[in-house]
Order: sequence, then structure tokens, then C-alpha cells
Amino acid sequence: MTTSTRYLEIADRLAAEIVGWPPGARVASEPELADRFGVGRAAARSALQELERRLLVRRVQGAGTFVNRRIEYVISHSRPPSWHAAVAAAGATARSQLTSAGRTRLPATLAERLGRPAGTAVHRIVRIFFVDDLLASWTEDWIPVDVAPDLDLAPRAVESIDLVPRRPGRVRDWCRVSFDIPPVEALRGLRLDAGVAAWRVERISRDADTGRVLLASITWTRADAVRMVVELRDAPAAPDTAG
Amino acid sequence: MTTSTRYLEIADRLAAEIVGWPPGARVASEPELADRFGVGRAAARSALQELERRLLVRRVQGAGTFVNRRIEYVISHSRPPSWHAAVAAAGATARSQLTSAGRTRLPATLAERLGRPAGTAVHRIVRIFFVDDLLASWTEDWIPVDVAPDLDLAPRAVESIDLVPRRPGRVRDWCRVSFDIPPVEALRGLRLDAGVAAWRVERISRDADTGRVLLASITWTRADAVRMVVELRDAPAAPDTAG
DNA sequence: GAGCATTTGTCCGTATGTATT
DNA sequence: CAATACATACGGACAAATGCT
Repeated sequence: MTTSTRYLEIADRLAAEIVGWPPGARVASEPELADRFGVGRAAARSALQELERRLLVRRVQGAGTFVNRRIEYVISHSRPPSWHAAVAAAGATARSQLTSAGRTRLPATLAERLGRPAGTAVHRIVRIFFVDDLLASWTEDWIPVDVAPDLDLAPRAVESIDLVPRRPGRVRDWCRVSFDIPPVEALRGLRLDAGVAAWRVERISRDADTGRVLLASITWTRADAVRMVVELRDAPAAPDTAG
Repeated sequence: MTTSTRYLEIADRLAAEIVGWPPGARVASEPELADRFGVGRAAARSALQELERRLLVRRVQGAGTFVNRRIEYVISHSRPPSWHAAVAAAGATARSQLTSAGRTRLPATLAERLGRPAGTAVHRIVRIFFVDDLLASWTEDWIPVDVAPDLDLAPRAVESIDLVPRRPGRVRDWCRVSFDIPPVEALRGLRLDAGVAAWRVERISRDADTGRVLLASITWTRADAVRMVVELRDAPAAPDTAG
């Protein structure tokens, strides 16, 4: 298909070129592209911005434009959200970093959802997650202190905190996925500028027997980091290929 | 919060102004804004594009910039996707329009998913959906002819086709939600330009007893038309407020 | 249908600001 | 500190789509 607009031609051309390039590979700069295709810097810039819109590259002021990687993140009835599992399935390496952790009192806005009175002592843990050193997610975890009084907040332990309340057969999960504009704290953590939408995964794990909340969390994930897929009910025979 | 960049100041100002304006209301044009705020057309344009990124307005070449409306679309275990229900719940009016309809043969790409051999006679129905006359969705439905030999394709009947196989207690639904770049046919139908991502809702309804596929569909929905929310498992006591 | 004004889309050249390396 | 690269902004021009006369 021939496009009459120059910057889309360039974008399509670049898109075809960078397919197969490793994530993080450097893409030509605006002046380089302007020179190469004989256009002004405006058109070259538009082309790179188009690639960014298509989630094919990430651009960082002062640094450059780099090939992006998007991993598949499937959530379903039988597969509750697991960051490490999703990243591993994509053949990438997951890394997390503790931003803040400590004990605090449950705010009123969350009390109802957790089924605990406001002011209840809880652990609050904020972490960020990487896929092959590309910033991807920001997570806020709430764990009632009486559920895990001696919660180990050492960096090593916090890595796998989503495994803590995961005693097979004893946990009942609730999960809600939407796509929205994160609060400022999450935006800062994800290094996104204001008004950029991201995946929001809200989650509550309860003890299957008592119904007591074990863990509540909100995760904000950059749209350029994951391709989120949510499945409801049982999958049909072969739900593999998707147009 | 004070921003050092002019266009974001203007965007924030406009965003505050248009809150509460009715959907479809006209926003000031680029030259008008440039004049009003004493900036060049580039800055005024950037401000309006910022509002478009935030899904607050829609811009149409030759026509202008207009206040957008986004309805909530909740899909959960207990609430299978229903366009008319979602639109009605938002207090808006739903309208659909038949794009094409006819009998054809099942393509190989879909055969596996439907559990029918390629070449099986099927009805194929393509429709677009509006929320208060704002283009929102594009849907492709596949219905095996032996399931509904005498399918009524009159415009009136096609309005409520998602109700056809909905005999309570006898239907088993499977559904998958993701966010991707639509194929060209859907892009054209949604009047989106290439590379713009949209919601993808894939759905298969089966007879609960026989497992026979009654209806398969793929719906592409503009991100600026709906705020999609997907819930897995049972909701907790009070999942109302969300930060 | 043709013609026209309006509005957004594309593109040029140039300049300055700001973040990264 | 300097070089590089992206971000913002100006002014100007023409193209393309829309809506009205």
C-alpha cells in the first residue's frame, strides 16, 4: 500500500527494518533520519513518534530511540496474574526493585474492599518491575499484619512476594483488569508523563476457607511493556491462532 | 501543579473547562486557541492532541475538535459482553448499522476455533455500533447455517443479534479480551488510521448441552469509546470505589 | 454539482530548552 | 564541561477533508 504522507512511508520502512532487532537496539536519531530520507526534522520526528504509538520503540529524551519489546501477559480463570510466569514464558528475565516498604494503617478508601476496619495495621509494599531491564510495572501491595506478622522485607524475599499467600487449594482470587490513567505516584514510578494510560490490574487474594483477605494489590503496567490478554470461562478446543 | 511547558498548561486549562460539556460539543479550533493564549499554531495544536491522547476529545479533519464520551463496559463471569446493556447502563442510546451480511464458507483460520470443518456454510455479518451517534465498535459475526438456517438479516432483526442464541441456561460462553491493532477492514470501519490500537473482544457461544458452536464473533472497539473493565471470579463484598 | 471558507493534517526551516551520556 | 538527542516552540506554506452556500 502506498501512502501519500512522507512520515508514514518512513515509519513503515523503519518498522519493517527493526523487526527482528533485539530489544534495546538503537534506532537512528531524528537528524540522521532527516538526512537519510531527505526530509526535515519534523517529518523524521513524526515517523519515530508513529513507531512509538505502535509500541514498537521507546524514546528517551537525551538518550535516543530504542527497539521495544512487548511480552504477552495472559490472565484467565485458571491462570491468575503472575508476573514472573508471564515474563519467563516470553523467554525474558524478570527483575523487581523495592521502592518502599513499611507498616502503616489501612486507609478508609481500601477498608471496605479488604473487609477490615480503617486503621488496621498493614504492610504496604511498593515495587517496580522490569523485563530485561525495561521498566514495565509499578505495584502497591497491602498485607494485613495479622496475616503475616513477621513479613520478611529483605530485597531477596520481596522479589517473590506474589508467592507468599499462594498455598495451593487454599486461596481464592479476585481480579479486575482495566486500562486507565494512573495516579501521579505510579506515573512517576513508571516514568510516564501525565495523561498516559496504562494497564491497571487490581487483585485480592482471600483464604478460601475463612474468606479472610491475605493480599490486596494494584499493579499499573505500561502498555508498551505487555500485551494483556484476559480470558473468561474455559477455553475452546484450540484457541491458538488469532488474526 | 504548574507545568513549564505551554501546551500542557493550555491542555490542562481546556480539560478543566470542557468537563461537564455535553458529548459532541465543539472545542475551540487551533487558530482560535493560538489567538486566545498568544501562542503559535503548533502549541495550540499540541494542546488539542494532548486532549485527544487523554481520550477527552475527538478530532476530525475538516470538521473540528469535539468533546468525547467514554462509557463503561464491564465484562465478568456473571456478565457476558452485551453492547446494548453497557450503553443503556451509561444512559446513552445504542445504535447499530449493518455493513454487510451474507452466506459464505468458513475460512480455514476459523475452522479450528469453531470446531467445524473449513468450508462449512456460515452466515457472516458485519456491523458497526454507535453510542449517541459516535462511532464505537466494529463486529464480525459468524453463525453456522445449520444453527440458524432461516436467519433474518433484516436491519431491524440484526440490531439485536447478540440475543439470538441467548436462551437462558442453555448457552456456555467463552470470551477473550485484549488490546491490539485491528486488521485493515476493521480500521476502515472504525475510521481509525493505521497503527491505532483498539479493544478486541473475541467471543464464542456454545450450546451448553451439546457443545455445538452457536455464534462466534470478533468485536473491535475504539479505546476512546469505552472504558473496558474485565473481572475474573466472584467480586468481593464491596468492589465499588476505585482510586 | 461546483465553489468556498473552515479546520485539521503534513511539512519546511530555524531556534531554544532539557535530559542523557 | 561538552556533545548528543529528544522536547518544545515559532512562523509560514500547502494539502485534504468537511460542511455550507
